[in-house]
Amino acid sequence: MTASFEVPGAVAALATRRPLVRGDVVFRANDPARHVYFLEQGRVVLHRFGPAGEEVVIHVAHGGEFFAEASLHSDRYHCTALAVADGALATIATSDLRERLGDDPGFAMQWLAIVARQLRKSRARVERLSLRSAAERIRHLLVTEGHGPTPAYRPDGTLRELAGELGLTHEALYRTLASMERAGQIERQAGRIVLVR
Amino acid sequence: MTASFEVPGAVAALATRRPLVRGDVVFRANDPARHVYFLEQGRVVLHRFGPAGEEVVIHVAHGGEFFAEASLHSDRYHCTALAVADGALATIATSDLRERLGDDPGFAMQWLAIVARQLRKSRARVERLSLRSAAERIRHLLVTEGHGPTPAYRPDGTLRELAGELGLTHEALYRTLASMERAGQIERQAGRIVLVR
DNA sequence: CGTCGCATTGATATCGCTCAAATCCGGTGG
DNA sequence: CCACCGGATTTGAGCGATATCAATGCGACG
Repeated sequence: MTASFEVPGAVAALATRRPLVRGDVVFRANDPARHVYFLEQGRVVLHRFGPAGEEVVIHVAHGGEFFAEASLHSDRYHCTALAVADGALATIATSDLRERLGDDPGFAMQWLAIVARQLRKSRARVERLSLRSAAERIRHLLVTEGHGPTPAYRPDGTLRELAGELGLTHEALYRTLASMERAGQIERQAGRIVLVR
Repeated sequence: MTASFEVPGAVAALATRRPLVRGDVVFRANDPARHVYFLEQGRVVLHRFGPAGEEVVIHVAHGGEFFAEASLHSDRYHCTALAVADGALATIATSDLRERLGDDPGFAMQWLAIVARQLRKSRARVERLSLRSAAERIRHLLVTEGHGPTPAYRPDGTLRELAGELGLTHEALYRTLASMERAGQIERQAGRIVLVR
């Protein structure tokens, strides 16, 4: 059983929950943008198609993430959202959200904080993926996402999934972790990865 | 002369402009977070340091971008901002911004739209950098950032800068563009890159 | 007309991808 | 309790794409 996440409290009252089955299409490009979504569990791919019909992935949403937040500010979806794993989805009508944002400045600040945090995280990930070597990416992850004075990081899921997030194959990740441990740069204890020195 | 960008109208009234010289420190990690910034021109690196003192880049702000938007929601900066090129900076006091956000729902929606657009862009960039081959990254860029039915893209600055944005060396970008053109996948006309077929 | 940075192409090295195989582990059913 | 299974983890070998180092042409600008 993989982890499930709850809709953040501020938004929960506006959300309708429903299960999600692999293969479900949440919305299609060009549909009227009437909902914002919070993925409680599962995986949703947002993609678009190029002129020759090739799929271009815009974003892969994981459990605990909002997606299609931009529905608030445009009237049509610019991509298609497809569930690629079973899960659960919370749906928030843009009309409700817009109304609440206009009425309740405190709520608006909370919503803004959510979006801003995701932006910060995404930007950090961009820089991480811009690094050329696997070891540098791992070090970057530990420094930016780790907790404590000597940064410790516990992967959300499997190491395979972590490899995907780092833009590496799982083999490359395993090998690099092993060699960093041999070199005394990191330590691993019960699934946690700790940056040393 | 590189391009200069204007502070978006909604925010302009709150902003104070000043020149920026390479080497200027805009803020340091742990300083009280009292300002949000809009970079009109130049380049600013946001970074943090690991336990062994290695620099870890969180984000590189380019002209036309806001940075440190998260100052609104935390009381201290979590990284240091350093100008790495001359330019111009617009400074917005978080207190003013917070007040305006609370008073004026229309303004709040505009600010939210700005942040949401940056998030969408950043996420697309993450997926682009997750692609393994140079050609796939270029194709992704053209499809997601290009305009028109057969996506056409005009780089903001030089091809060297574009290479950096794509996580490639400039040599790799030149070579891949040349080979895609030879293969009839793209065309280049006066600095524009057009995806064909 | 010299200098500087961008654009371009060549040669080589290297790191991570790909294919392959062995082991470990938790869960499941007999 | 044990045999079995699927997925995660781990290590090996070889190859290929991109980084790296290098050189040249070109245009802008002083």
